[in-house]
Amino acid sequence: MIGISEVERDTGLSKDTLRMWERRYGFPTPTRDRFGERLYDALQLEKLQIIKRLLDAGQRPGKLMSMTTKELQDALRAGQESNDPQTVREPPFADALDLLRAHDGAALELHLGQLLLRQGLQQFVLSTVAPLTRAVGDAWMRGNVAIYEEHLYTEQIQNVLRGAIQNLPRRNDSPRVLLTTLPQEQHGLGLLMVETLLAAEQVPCVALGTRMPLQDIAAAARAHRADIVALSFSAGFPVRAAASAIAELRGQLGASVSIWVGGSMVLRLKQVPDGVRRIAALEGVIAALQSWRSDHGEPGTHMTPGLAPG
Amino acid sequence: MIGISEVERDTGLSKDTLRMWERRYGFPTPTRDRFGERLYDALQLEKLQIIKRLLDAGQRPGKLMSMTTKELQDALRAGQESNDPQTVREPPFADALDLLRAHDGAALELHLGQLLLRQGLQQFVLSTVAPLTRAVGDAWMRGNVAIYEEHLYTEQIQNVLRGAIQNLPRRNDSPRVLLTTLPQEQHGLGLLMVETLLAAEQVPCVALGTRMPLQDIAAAARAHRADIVALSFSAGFPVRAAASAIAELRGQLGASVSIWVGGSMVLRLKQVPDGVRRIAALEGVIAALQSWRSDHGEPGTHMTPGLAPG
DNA sequence: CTGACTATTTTGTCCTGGACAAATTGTCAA
DNA sequence: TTGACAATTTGTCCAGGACAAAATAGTCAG
Repeated sequence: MIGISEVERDTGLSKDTLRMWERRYGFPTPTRDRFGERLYDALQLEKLQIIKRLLDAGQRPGKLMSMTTKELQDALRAGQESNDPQTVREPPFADALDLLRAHDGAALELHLGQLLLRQGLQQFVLSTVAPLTRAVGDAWMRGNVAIYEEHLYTEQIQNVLRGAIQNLPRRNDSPRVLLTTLPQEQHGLGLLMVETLLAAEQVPCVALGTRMPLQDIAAAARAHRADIVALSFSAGFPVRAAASAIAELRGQLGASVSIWVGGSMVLRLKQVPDGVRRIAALEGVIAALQSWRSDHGEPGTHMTPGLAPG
Repeated sequence: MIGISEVERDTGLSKDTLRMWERRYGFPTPTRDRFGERLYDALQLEKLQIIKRLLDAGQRPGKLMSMTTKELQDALRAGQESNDPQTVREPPFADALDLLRAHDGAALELHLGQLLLRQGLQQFVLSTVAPLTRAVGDAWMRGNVAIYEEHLYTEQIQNVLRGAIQNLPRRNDSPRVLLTTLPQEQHGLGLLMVETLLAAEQVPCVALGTRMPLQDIAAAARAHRADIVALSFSAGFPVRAAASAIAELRGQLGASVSIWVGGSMVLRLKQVPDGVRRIAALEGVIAALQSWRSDHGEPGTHMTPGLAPG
């Protein structure tokens, strides 16, 4: 049995929202401990996680709240099929997923390394890491991959990408790109993928990791004289908070600084202020870079495919 | 003027806590908008941020709440003087700190890389990374280093260490060490340092990153047939929660699995169950490994100093 | 004096139930 | 179809009470 705090942590739904749903829709229906505090069982937690996932996909609470867990799962599956490219069920994706489920970290690392060498850095990020990360996330949602397997995957990808970045030369010195996320966002793999893509273009990134307060993002942008501030938002990020933070940041930064926002959440962002560029997919990073360069009178640097390390 | 949500985001203090402080201590004193909702000004936000830092350093709200901003700043400065070892004020530490404050990421990376080559991997971790990390943390506490500078440091260290780990051979296959932290702990640099030290001994680690639920740690240990489960706890970790989690985990794992607990918190841990080893300092990792090996009839592998990558 | 146990204070989280802002959807006329 | 306006849905905020959990002070035996 699980307290409301843990449910908040594990679902991303605020305590206020959980209590409101209970009051308004009659779901969830936690029991109470001897002090009158809510206790959720594992089944309800799971159902809430599915609901959260569907909410992030754009569904509305009113519809979802009356559905059974089974119906919700079907809805989720239906939604995933469409954006789940066939490719991830074929080798080499299937191989990577199998290695992950077999807990063979060494083999997975080798496999990823081979793919990287074969595809080149940018292709590796675009056609392997990105879809594989999505596939792992989906598999986790469906219960096909355990949390610790997902974390292991994240660690291994980090090792591979950071190793690759380190072995790349840094020749250009513009644009200066600052990479980070807001305090509510703790997923950093997206940032790392962007950093990798940019590093392959010899763009010098200042990676600040995740969870950076707004004031500090602005301060860092000034300190590093950044040309571009790139923010990443995963699917579950509250849109409203994102929009207000972006607007606030836009106001604090000089007009010469561009803001890029990326990640699954941006699909739900209706509109963004001037001087903010929405990047809906990873491929868009390269396009955004090209357009920045042409806007700033830089010779259209030839877009070389990423070099493998070594 | 700032709403309560933004204050929560920028300070890490929950809305409940902010309202409670106002009710109980008469601080903060937000004005209200036309709907009766709280509006905080920039000065109060700043004061709250200082208070949060002092809280994290172990101070208590009752004392802090009546102090002026100036007094709080002095308290912040005074707090750390004592445990700041002389060494970190000398080169090459001072150099690294200066580079960090000068926002010269490329030079910092170069500097760290040179130290690594000069010292060898294990020495680099023990006599450079560990004290430097502490120094950066202390400097942040005192306000000498900004959050974004600290994060930049963390990222760079990760790049260096992960790059080094990747370039090491993995020959042995025992002991199998599983590395992670509990869900409340999000600092992963300690884990990475341990992983580096062990990798230099050719010990195959399964790094699961941070924030792993207890059940999943146990499941992962079974799935990977781990010999050792190593947990890291930073200074602020609540001792009680740690003790009960450790005891619980000890019960769930078979007696053949050792548990190692490390990080600044363990100094405050009175006692640990049988089969749990406290590791007070990073050096202790190597000692613990040696004693595990002799306990398990392995030939006392010669402790080679870590190899630099390449 | 030390360590362990207990009482007391401090502090944060949880509760209820009301209000209303913000977002979304529906309606209707141009 | 588009745009303005109304109705509905949905989440956040508020007040103020209660009490669990953590930290500290106090007590006592060795």
